[in-house]
Amino acid sequence: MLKLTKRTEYGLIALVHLADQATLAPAGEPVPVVSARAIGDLFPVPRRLLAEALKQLQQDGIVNSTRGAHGGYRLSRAATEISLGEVISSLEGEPSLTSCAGLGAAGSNHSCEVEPVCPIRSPLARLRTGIWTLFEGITLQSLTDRAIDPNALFAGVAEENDGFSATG
Amino acid sequence: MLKLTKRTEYGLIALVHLADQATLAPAGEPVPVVSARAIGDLFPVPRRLLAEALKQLQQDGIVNSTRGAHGGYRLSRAATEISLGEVISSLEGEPSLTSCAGLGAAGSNHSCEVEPVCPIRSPLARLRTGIWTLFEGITLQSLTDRAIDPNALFAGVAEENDGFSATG
DNA sequence: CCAATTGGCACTAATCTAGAGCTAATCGAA
DNA sequence: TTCGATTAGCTCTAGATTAGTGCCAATTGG
Ligand code: SF4
Ligand code: SF4
Repeated sequence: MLKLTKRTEYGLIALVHLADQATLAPAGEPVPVVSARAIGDLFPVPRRLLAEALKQLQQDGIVNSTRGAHGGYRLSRAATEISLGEVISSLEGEPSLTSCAGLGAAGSNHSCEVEPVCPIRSPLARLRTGIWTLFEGITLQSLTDRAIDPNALFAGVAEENDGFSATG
Repeated sequence: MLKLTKRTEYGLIALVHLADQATLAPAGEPVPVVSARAIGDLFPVPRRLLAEALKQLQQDGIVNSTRGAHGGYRLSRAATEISLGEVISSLEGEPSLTSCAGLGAAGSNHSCEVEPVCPIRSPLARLRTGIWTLFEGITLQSLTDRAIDPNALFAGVAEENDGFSATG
């Protein structure tokens, strides 16, 4: 299943909203604080899961939280300094692509039996690294630019990835 | 969960093996036929799931099957003409990345409630298209070259994907 | 006929996700 | 101080998906 979890989507929605709010803020205040309730009022998402996603993002240093009345969340950095890879890694763990992803020398608890003779492990690990690098190059800021032309995000990728064999 | 299913992995293992066998074949015969049992003897994978994956690949025209004794499978095309995207699409359906992936105008059976106001739908759809294009540019042949240097597969992607905002 | 193989269907168990419930700790304001 | 709003932490249930097995029909070569 090459699909993001709902937790990740909710977290991304919240982050995009926070980024929007931060953009609107003047230079005086650090950034406005938005509560999970406020975000839940704007978007029809389960408030609880939204809060849970934000909590996770706080633990990983992507957002800062303020407790108590008038509390809420704000981005810990500028939207241009937060990568999509970081967010995904926080909300649903490192993307593995295979079951034998991160197990190098340390945790070989339940490694795949095929591993010693697996013919696809190495290529898929390469692919995983490539996707990961791709995600880390996408900033939260670029996600907020949702009205721009659809070709901007992947200008170079589509043409550059087949420089080895492909159909041509 | 950004992870491939076991079915996809088993299918890819089988395909890589078939591609290897096809490469070793002389020009006379079309391509050697390999049974699911033979592949299951080579790699410690559940023979049944392997067969199921191959069956699916047959239905989508990626492999040809021969029934009866001495039956088995062979690639329906050259390994350079089979894309990873095609294989993944066959074995675990179109990768969606979000729940609102393929539903355009037709099937709005259980569309996400957030959709009308979702701030991440458009950017994530772009990202999905990009990943999809990336997968379609990777051929089965390139997966069989598992001994080459790890930098070849993603030579251009890592450097080209941040030409819009990023950190620089 | 017989053995080997693909093809098709159904079923169970494990794993993961989505969501809700509850309580404590923190902070601002009345 | 008292109260309400909010984040933080934990457990629990139901649903969806995956992983794997079982069984039998159809096909093909010996
Ligand atoms: S070793 Fe091969 S079969 Fe096992 S998890 Fe890794 S890629 Fe998949
Ligand atoms: S509309 Fe937004 S929240 Fe709903 S599935 Fe699509 S991306 Fe996710």
